[in-house]
Amino acid sequence: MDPKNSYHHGDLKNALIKAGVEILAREGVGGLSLRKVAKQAGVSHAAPYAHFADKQALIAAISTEGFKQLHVQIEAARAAYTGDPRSLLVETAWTYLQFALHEPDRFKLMFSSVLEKEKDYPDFVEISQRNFRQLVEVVETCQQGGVLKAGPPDLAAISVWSTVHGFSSLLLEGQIPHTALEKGNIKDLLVFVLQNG
Amino acid sequence: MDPKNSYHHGDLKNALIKAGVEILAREGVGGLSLRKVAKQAGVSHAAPYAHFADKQALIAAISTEGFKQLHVQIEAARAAYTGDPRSLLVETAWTYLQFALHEPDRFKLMFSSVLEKEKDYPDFVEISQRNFRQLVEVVETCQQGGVLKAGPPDLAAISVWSTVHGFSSLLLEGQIPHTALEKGNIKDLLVFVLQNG
DNA sequence: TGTACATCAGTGAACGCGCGTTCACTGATGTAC
DNA sequence: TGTACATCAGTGAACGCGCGTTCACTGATGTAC
Repeated sequence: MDPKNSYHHGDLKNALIKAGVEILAREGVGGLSLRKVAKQAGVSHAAPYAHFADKQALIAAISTEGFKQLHVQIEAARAAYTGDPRSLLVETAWTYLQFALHEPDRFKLMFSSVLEKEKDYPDFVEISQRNFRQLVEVVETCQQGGVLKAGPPDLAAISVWSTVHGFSSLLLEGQIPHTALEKGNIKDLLVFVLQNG
Repeated sequence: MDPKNSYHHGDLKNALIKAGVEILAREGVGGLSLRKVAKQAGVSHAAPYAHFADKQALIAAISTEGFKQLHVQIEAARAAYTGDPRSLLVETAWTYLQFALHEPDRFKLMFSSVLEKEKDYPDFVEISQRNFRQLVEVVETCQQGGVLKAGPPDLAAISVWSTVHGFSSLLLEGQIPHTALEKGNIKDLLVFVLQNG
């Protein structure tokens, strides 16, 4: 009954997503191919087509999964810091940055339009919107707590997101000069960036 | 004597860079291949090897060129707004954003570690550092003018850069909700994001 | 001014590779009776 | 409980493609004499 040894896999769809994440971690966005993913999942290279229409569909699933995980992680941060808006802001940002640092190439995949026709993947669109709403809620809490200026919450969210996303991206791409990185740890730098935008 | 018709091109190196920029604009980062670049430049597909060691070297040159252009454009903004630090900050950011919007895929190429071994391309490293120094100078001017908080200029520069780069990236990747974009023009949104980070 | 020759920037054929995708197939599973 | 059969998730061979890179070559250029 071991699914690994049976002809039918049992949960190949999720196994392929997981395999994709592993390939991304090991070989980066450029190394992500359907054939490698299939191999990593221990299955013939045509097998994915039983579960995904094409490569784009798998990419959409990998991204969607990533957004879900990020949502869960940020939700955890929200739960841990209710009533402390200052920490809530910092920890939300820190969660985002950690996600980027921990899975750099999935992060790039999620935000780098490797997925060409987002509109074709309603799950992807929905989870994207859900994550943005989550951020808006965090920002509203911070505004009410006096940690962020008052103003349209969606625009304030874009503002915070821009800063955190930009910092994460630049860090990932090795653009932040090492002279700056040597001045302290990354979280402190994030906090500085966040309050100084 | 028309270089286009002669066996020897005359300035193929620059023509290849230009062709690369055109391919990027037309087909994006994924469509950039040495063979297409050669074709676009009207030359056989092996010709580039007389001027570039490999594909990475051409990519490095295309990026380096982009950084140079961005530097020039920002320098122009600096010249136009000396003595007006508020406008200097906004216009520097706007110049950066316009560059990203005007040549989205070159922008991605420049900041997306498609270039794997930056260290091998001293010109690239140098121009990167020069652009960062330029930003630090702008930020210092803004600090002295009271437009940005006092503090270590390099860290303040990272802060501003993160915000502007993040906003540019999110916009390019289609991540900014259209509900926010409909509220006004992009430059106004940039200004908001900048003063609200 | 004319000629021999070295240099160098191009050409075009060829290489091996990994890719996405299709297709006829086969083995396992589950359901009807 | 046993059997026939439809369904479905896999297999493996095959397709055509574009890619980066190499190589022996050739045409143009410039320099020495």
